[in-house]
Amino acid sequence: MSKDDARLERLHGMLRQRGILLPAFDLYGGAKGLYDFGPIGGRLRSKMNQVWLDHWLALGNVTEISCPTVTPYEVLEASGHVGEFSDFMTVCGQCNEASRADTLLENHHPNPDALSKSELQSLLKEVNPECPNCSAQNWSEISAENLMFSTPIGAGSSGRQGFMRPETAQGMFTSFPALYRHFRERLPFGAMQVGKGYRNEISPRQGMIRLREFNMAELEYFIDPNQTPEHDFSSWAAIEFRLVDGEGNVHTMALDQAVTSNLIRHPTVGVFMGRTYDFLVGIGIDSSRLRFRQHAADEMAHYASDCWDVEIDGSYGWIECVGIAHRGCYDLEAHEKATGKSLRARREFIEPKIVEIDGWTIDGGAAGPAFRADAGQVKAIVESFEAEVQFPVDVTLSDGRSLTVKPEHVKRVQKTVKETGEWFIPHVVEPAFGIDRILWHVLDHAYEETEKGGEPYRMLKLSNSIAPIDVAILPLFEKDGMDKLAYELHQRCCQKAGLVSLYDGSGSIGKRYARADEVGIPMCVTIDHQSLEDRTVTVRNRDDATQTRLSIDDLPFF
RNA sequence: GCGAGCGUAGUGUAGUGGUUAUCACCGGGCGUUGCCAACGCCUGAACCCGGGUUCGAGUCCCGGCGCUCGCACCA
Repeated sequence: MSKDDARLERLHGMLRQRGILLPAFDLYGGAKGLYDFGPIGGRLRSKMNQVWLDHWLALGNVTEISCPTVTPYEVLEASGHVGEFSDFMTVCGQCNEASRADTLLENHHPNPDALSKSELQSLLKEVNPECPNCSAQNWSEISAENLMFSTPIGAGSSGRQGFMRPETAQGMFTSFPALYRHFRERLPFGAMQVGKGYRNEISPRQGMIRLREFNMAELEYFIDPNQTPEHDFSSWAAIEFRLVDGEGNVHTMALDQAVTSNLIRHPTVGVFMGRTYDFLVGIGIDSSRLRFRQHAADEMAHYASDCWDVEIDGSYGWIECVGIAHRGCYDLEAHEKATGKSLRARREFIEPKIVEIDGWTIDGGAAGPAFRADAGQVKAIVESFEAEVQFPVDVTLSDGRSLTVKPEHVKRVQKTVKETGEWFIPHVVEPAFGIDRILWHVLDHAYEETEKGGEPYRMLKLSNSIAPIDVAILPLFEKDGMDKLAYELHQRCCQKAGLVSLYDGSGSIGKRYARADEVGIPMCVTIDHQSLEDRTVTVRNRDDATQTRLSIDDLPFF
């Protein structure tokens, strides 16, 4: 076992023992890919979520929403997840052997993998291939299997097929009309949510790195592709970003330089990379163990046109923890196609466009009865004519038949149309955060092993912004009223919104400091005999163990 | 999913078919102690689950579950 593996085991052990991260359902033997955040970890996670939300709310044009995790089949079919994440299975009615429907139809379609569920279903019915196992020709209805957790919505045969969402993003897209209205129909704007995502991984590995149920935080930022955004990169001017391009070349440069040189292909992607850096470093990720890596063309997800991952180095090597993807108009367009509803924004022209129309159209009252079913085709042909055409005219239909269009079938169209703007599908830039993976690396980077009096000593140097407990209140001894005063102080702390205090009166004072250090409590307040006389206390700082004496009412959090 | 290794208190472990399962840290109580895992006494806590072999299984065999690693898969 390597030195790092041994450290990893000690860290895991401490996280379990201190109630930070624990295997879920351990009582029943555990469940792969599922973790509990314990009495310390639960607060840690929710604080991190809040810091994340606050960080993006600061942009001023971003709102928080929350969408269901249970998602109808059609939504994820439109988004491409059914095709990308699933295989379609059908079961032989005779021998009960399950087969992949696309594999059965390989000889009957050039690319059955690309077919939708209903197309595949009808092709299966039409071809009705033999079962490779027993040669029967009796297939069940096909069903989607695999990486998404499938669930019926509603009971029995009236149930509708659905999935647990594999990402939170689709909720932002399906909410687009409400978001557009909320933001007074003005781009750019963003919507975000933190929540659970589910992927029924074949083989979850590496602790918190690949989970079956995981916490994600995603922002969908809608922009006008024709507008060049003005972003201020000055706050990152002095920072050298480590950027690995799609070919694996490493560039070290300032962010604005990477954008100007088109290494980062869109300035909004660039500015989100900067903000992502700020967030991660702010919650305690070591900036020297962080890099951005651009996806190669063949690595890009089905929806993305450019993607930068943030990779963080830790006990498992470099792990992707954030993806910042330019999704183009992929998602909104896909949902438009699937539903027929408009998911567009309007762009006003600087100068209205004046369009002169001078041509022909059919006179429905005469042409309709005359051409019947062909009237539609005739209309299209007539409307393509120049103004100079003389009727009657012979026209040829698509099936080769010829018709004569007489003057009474048509009328002249002459008008001036003023177009003040146009509708377009917004583009989307998406920073997507894997909260569990980030949390893991925060713990990994905060975990420090030292020695104290010849004994190994461990602590979590967590950032104050996410420390699950803000202060520990410790009576030096639980007697002579020290316990009472300490408990009162603890209660007073807990009354204060957002402040979490821990009362600990068990064991020697040194042991209590050590336990506080292990869960990353930044500050301990100790009540001693003197406190009873003059209401002063000792404030002990986690990182350097320094002590200062303060009056209770001068404590920094009051 | 395939292959290999592993599974003993909260944590880390000892245990080569035969008493009441070892040790340390750990948790709790009492005492003591004037501020960094102190000390004393008391106390709590485990053989992953299910079958089998055997007079007897933590130990051997089989199956399941879980963990780790490799292959495959993977935003």
